[in-house]
Amino acid sequence: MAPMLRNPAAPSGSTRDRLLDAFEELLVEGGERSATLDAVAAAAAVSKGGLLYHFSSKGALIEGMLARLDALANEDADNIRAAPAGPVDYLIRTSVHTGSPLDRAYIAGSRLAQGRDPRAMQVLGDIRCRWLSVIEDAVHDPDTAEAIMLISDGLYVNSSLAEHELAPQEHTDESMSRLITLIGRLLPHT
Amino acid sequence: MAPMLRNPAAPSGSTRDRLLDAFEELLVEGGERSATLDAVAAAAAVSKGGLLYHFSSKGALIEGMLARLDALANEDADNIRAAPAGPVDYLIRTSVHTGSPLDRAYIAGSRLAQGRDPRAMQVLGDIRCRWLSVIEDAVHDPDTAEAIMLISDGLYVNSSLAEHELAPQEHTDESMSRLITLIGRLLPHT
DNA sequence: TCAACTGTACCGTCCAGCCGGTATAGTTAA
DNA sequence: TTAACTATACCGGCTGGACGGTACAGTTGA
Repeated sequence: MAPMLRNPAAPSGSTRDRLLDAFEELLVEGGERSATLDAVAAAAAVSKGGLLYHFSSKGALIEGMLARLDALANEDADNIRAAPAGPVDYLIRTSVHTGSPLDRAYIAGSRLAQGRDPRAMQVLGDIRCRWLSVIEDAVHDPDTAEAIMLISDGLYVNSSLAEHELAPQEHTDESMSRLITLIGRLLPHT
Repeated sequence: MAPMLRNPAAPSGSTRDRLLDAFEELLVEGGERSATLDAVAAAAAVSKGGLLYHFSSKGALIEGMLARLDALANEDADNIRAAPAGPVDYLIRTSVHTGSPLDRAYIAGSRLAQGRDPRAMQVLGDIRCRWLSVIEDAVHDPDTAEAIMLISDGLYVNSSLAEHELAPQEHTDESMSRLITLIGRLLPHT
């Protein structure tokens, strides 16, 4: 069979990025087990040899994915800080699955962490710390900041269930607004 | 080698229960990947053939584990309702990992759910619904109940990180009390 | 020429599930 | 009462498939 022609106008980022995208997608959709090297290569329309050309082992693939997640989370921390409606509003609203690149990367990282990968656990822990400190700066109270982070964490795990129609309520725009109002009561009276 | 003599006074629960315990333990400690049939059998001091005698497939083992989790969660819902310090206090304090049988079973179920097992996701979803409705009965406001459940969910995922010294703060008795006080502010003014 | 692949063929390991045995307690029937 | 049979509870070896990784020769566009 003739090898696929190289598309000069990169179809959707570099092959390397497509491989990382495919890896994340498989992790999100099918869990750790389904994200095999063969599956990743196939999903990225690359041969297995091609995958191993870019990432010499599965460990390297994981590290590449985690590095991209870390970079994305760093950008996001800046977005939270600069959000027009305030950091808390932004954090809560982006805690439900939005389909953003960060979102997908974060879920992918969680799958690895649940699979007890220490590198993934480390990165996820660091990201949470960063978010927490942004919220602490915004609300000026460590306990309140921690409670808000917990709600954010809760939303994350929950929207994973919701996507599969297993949670009773969907998190609509309106219910999110009510939640944010409720969180306002946690703030040391403004 | 002589087969192990049947112990009339069951040594530590039935072999069946020991297998389920071992399965949960492996799931909690090493994630889905490490909970192989061989590993489960070895951890329960049973041969693989012995395991397969009690649970004819890995699927049957999962279902057995999930059934026990469901039963444990049912008991717990009654405990929450009848807690002396109130349902909210009880729910929050038992949301950090306590090492109880329910706790272990719940984490084990989460591992399977993250591995995208639909049966596990279903059971976990049901349990959350049950808890939520208990809290709703206690606080008489769906939004507040949802927020409290989110904090509970957040504590759960977080204490998993904390166990591996990756989260900055440990959830001490004292910090839990402060959190519960904070949650008090969410209640429609008492 | 060279980087970026493709395709094919392996290798060792791991794992789920299968199967033929084995030991023992209990039941049946002559 | 005792031989024959059955059910329960297990043992451990085996098979086939998937997976991670290696090796390498060939192809293609810049």
